Amino acid sequence: MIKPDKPTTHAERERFQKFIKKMGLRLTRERMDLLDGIKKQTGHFSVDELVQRLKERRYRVSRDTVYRNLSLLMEAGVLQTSYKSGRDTLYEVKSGRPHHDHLFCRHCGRVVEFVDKRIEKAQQAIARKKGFKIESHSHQLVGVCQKCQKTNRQFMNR
Amino acid sequence: MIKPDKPTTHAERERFQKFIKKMGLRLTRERMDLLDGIKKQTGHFSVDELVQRLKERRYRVSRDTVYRNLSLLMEAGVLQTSYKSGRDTLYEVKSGRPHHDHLFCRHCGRVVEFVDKRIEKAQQAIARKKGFKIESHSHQLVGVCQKCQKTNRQFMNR
DNA sequence: CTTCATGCAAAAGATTTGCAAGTTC
DNA sequence: GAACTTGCAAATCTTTTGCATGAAG
Repeated sequence: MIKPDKPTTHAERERFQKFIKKMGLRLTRERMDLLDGIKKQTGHFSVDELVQRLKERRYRVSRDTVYRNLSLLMEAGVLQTSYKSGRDTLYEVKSGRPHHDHLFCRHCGRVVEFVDKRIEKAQQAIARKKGFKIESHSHQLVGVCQKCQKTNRQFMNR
Repeated sequence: MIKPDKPTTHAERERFQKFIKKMGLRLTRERMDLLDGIKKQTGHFSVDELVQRLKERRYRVSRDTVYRNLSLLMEAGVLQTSYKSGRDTLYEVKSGRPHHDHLFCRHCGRVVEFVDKRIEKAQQAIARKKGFKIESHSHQLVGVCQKCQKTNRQFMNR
C-alpha cells in the first residue's frame, strides 16, 4: 500500500525557489529539505508525524521550522490541509491528483475518501458568486460507518 | 441583528431528558441549564464564549461541565459543530434551519455562510453508497475574499 | 553588515484528567 | 449507599513566541 518514493523534480524545486524569492523570503537549506522531504510523503499526517518521518529520512528540520513554514508551503502549493482530527490538523502533499474529501466514522475513526464532481463544481460556482478566490477547501462528513452501525452503539460521556 | 430569546419548549426539555435516561446518564441541574442556556444562543460560538454567555444569563455551569457534556449535547441534537477556526472549534445550536457551510477568508477572517442544495444531495448520495449514516458535516472553502484580493496581498511568514 | 531564519526553551491556549465533595437514583 | 457528576486545579497536547546565534543577501 506504500507508494514508491516520488522525489522532487528539478522543475518543482525551481518553482518553489522562485516562489520564495517572489515572497522576499530567504532560500535556506531547511526550506529545501522541507520541500524534498514532504514530496516523499503519502497520505495524511500531522505536523508531529511529519517531523518524525522527516527525521527518519535524515532531513534535519526542527518542529518549529515546520510550523513556521506551514503557510509558506501551503501558499506555494506544496502542502494542503487535509482535515482536522481531534486535536491536530492533518496535512497532505498537494499533488495533481483530484481533491478528495472525507467520510469520518466517529465511532472507529475510519476515514474514507471520496471525490464528487458535482460538489467540486458547485463549490466553484458559489465562490464565484461570493467573489472569493478559493485556495483550498475541507469537507468532511461525520457519521457512523456500516460496520459500527451493526455493532452495539454505546454513548460515551468521557 | 440579535434575535429574540427562543426559550426551550416543554417538548424539547422532555426529549432531552428522555435521551439522557436512555443513555443511562443522570439528570442534573447543570445539564438542564445547559439545554436551556444553549437554546437561547444564536450564531457561532466557542466553548469559551458559550461559558461567558451562559454566565451572563445566570446559568451556572462550569467550563469543565460544558466540555464534559459536549458530546452528549451533540448526540442529543442540541448542538452541532459549526467549523474550526484557528485554535478552537466553533459550535452552534442545531435548529431546523438548513445546514449552512462556510467560505472563510484567510486574510481578514471573514466568514460567509452558504447553502447549496446540489451539495447536500450529493453528500447524501455518497454516504448511501459508502454505507455511512451521516450525523453532521463540515464544509469550508478557504480563500481570499473580494475586498482582500484588491488590497495589496502580502504573505506573512509569522 | 543588515535582515531574516533557525533551534531552543518557555509561553500560550484549548481540552482533558485526577481527585474530593456533592448529587442522583 | 453505590455510581455518576461536578468544580477545582493540575496535566496534556498542539501551536506560537522570545531570544540568542547563525546564515542569506
